[in-house]
Amino acid sequence: MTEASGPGGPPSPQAGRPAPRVRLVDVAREAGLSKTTVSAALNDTGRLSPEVRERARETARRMGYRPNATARHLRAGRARLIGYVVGELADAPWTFLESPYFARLTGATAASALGRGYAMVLLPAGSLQSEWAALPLDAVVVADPVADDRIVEDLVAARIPVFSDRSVEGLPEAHWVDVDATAAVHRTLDHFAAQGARRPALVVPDSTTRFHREVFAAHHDWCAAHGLPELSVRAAEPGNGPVVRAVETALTAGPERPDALFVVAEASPPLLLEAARRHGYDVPGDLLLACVSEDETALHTQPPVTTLSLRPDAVAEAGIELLVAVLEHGQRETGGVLVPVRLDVRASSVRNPGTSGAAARSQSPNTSAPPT
Amino acid sequence: MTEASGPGGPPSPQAGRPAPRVRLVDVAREAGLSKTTVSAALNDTGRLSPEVRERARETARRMGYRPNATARHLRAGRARLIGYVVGELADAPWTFLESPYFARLTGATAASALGRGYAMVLLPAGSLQSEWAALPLDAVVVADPVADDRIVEDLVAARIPVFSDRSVEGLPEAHWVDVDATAAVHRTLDHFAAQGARRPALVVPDSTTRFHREVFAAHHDWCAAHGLPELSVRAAEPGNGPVVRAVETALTAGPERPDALFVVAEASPPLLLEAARRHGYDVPGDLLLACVSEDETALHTQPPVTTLSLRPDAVAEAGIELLVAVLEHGQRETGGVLVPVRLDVRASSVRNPGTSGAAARSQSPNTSAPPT
DNA sequence: GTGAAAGCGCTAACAA
DNA sequence: TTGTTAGCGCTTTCAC
Repeated sequence: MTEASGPGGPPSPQAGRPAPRVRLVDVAREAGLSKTTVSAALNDTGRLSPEVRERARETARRMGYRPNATARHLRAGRARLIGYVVGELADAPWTFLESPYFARLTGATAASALGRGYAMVLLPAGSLQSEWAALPLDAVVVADPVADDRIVEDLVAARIPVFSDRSVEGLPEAHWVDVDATAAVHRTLDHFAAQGARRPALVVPDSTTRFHREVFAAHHDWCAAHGLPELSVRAAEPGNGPVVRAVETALTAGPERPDALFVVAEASPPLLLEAARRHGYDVPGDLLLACVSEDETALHTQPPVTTLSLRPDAVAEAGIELLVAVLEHGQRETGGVLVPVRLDVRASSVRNPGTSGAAARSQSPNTSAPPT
Repeated sequence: MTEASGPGGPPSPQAGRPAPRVRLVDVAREAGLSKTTVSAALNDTGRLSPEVRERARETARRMGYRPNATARHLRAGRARLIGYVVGELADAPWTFLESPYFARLTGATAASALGRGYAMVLLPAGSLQSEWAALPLDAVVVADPVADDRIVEDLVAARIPVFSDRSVEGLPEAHWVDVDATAAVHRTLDHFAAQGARRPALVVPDSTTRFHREVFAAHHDWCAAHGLPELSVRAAEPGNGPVVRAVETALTAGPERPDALFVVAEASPPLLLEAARRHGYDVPGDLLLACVSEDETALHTQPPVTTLSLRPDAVAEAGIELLVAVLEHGQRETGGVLVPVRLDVRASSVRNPGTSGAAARSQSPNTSAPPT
């Protein structure tokens, strides 16, 4: 129990019924002041004598006064509430949280928002007008919209500012933050090549997300530029089942076996390792393995798995910063923000087992091993 | 683009600046009616002639009118907004989303709430007064509070209704929904015993969550009642690293090796399997394995891992139902709700490999294999 | 069947 | 330095 419920608390503390909430006017009357004065005292505005200010505050505290946020918001013209929705996975509207990437992006967005004074409400993937129409949203963050996403269209039509990835570039009241997918692919494939891989394969879900389309294109370009065969398999959907099946196809389908595998999908790293072994591969002996993942299980396998982090925390941070700039300072001219990825090289993609430590990490400048 | 931005839309559609929002009074003026009438028409209340009702609606639609939710909420006296916070893992306030259990609980709570017209805002684990004080919360859901949780105390002091687990029983304005932890432990250990296990070991995090304490106590009781040794190891924290280490301790520490292992912590099933193998166990030959998990990777390992589901969806559903009953119908007398668990028996805990299918599943009445 | 007016709780002009 | 008053946008008696 805290002070608020102590003696001198709200009227009739032990009354059984709802007990009406203390309003500003109640505090004012009790303190023998006006609403204005009490309001100014609590908000630290206006010119008040120290004694009066203190008296007002003390009375408010004693009475357990808590300002009515809704009334403040009505007055202020905005509710400091933002929506968060993902475009992908609309057929199972809440599964996105089970993906380590979206889990982190979601948490980091909520955290950044709260840090700037905005609350974040969770909306189902692919959500409909009817699900958010009644909410006083100041803006909506749309993570990974699919091509021609209805959510984005509806938000624009409702004139609610949208914060999303680069696919919304050019739309009115839409702003973007994106990850550098091309750099992600190139860096990983360069790393494979540096380790001597000649037949790197790619597994990517068959989605219309900007990220996945860019990955696919970047892979194509890289293979062409390096004169290497373009080995890729598209998983029917994200999710462990389909991705593992796609991996198995990639590992067994061709006439020659691949010597490196880059999985650009949220699949459990231990599961990928197990799948490779099931098909007779030694990692990293026969197959270099890397995957795009925020899943910390990658650290706990034998060998640990190389991952490419999409930096959800940085993306969220940049997105909320942009949001606040737009909402509060009316910023309009923004080219958007591009966040760099991070390759964490681990033993699963390093040929020479003897140098898996410091030597392997020097592979990339912004590579680092998380401090477990 | 939808109709709202078509011809006849809001005033000056292509004006570069903010463009003030259409209010009820604007619609009323445009339609030559009063605010009252338009409001009644849009909310389907009052006695209006069909023509007038239609005219009001049509005008509103044409002008792209969207009611101001904040004003409605102020009028209504509540914001239809609930908070969601977890008590555990307060030292890393957002990691809870990375646990499949909390990810599902969170999503399911948001979904149920939205279905009943409430938006859910995400709060950091162990959050402070200052983080939610400015939000117009009608209630807060506190998942798995730790013993004497500050959040619960603060909410009670602020007189915000709390919905949590059974540990809040008896507090004013607090209501509970819980999972039957004792049944969970007993059912799993009974299953092990039926498979011939004589030395089942338990791994559980060292937390003060009601669930974990109840699990520990239930294990103690069960072992005593069955005259079997009480083998248990407490992981320093939840999370894959500490739990895997605790598992390794459980598998190697004693003079005799355990013949079954029940992991009551969110660890990745493939990782558990790998750990067991690393220490020379064949699963299920030498060791029956089961874990409390909502992680679908359990289905994709060889052998698939037996899991005990804490039914986060059912818990969320029951919790929101209770919340709505309390908030909207003033329900006060409630004993709380106890949700049953579900044991999904799979090959990892079945001795006879030949009967891993139907025979194994008949082990428990409400067991079922998810329809992947 | 329709409209005028009060008021939800707060903040900020403007007066005193 | 402090108080009076208007008004944010909406719903809802209560007259007409």
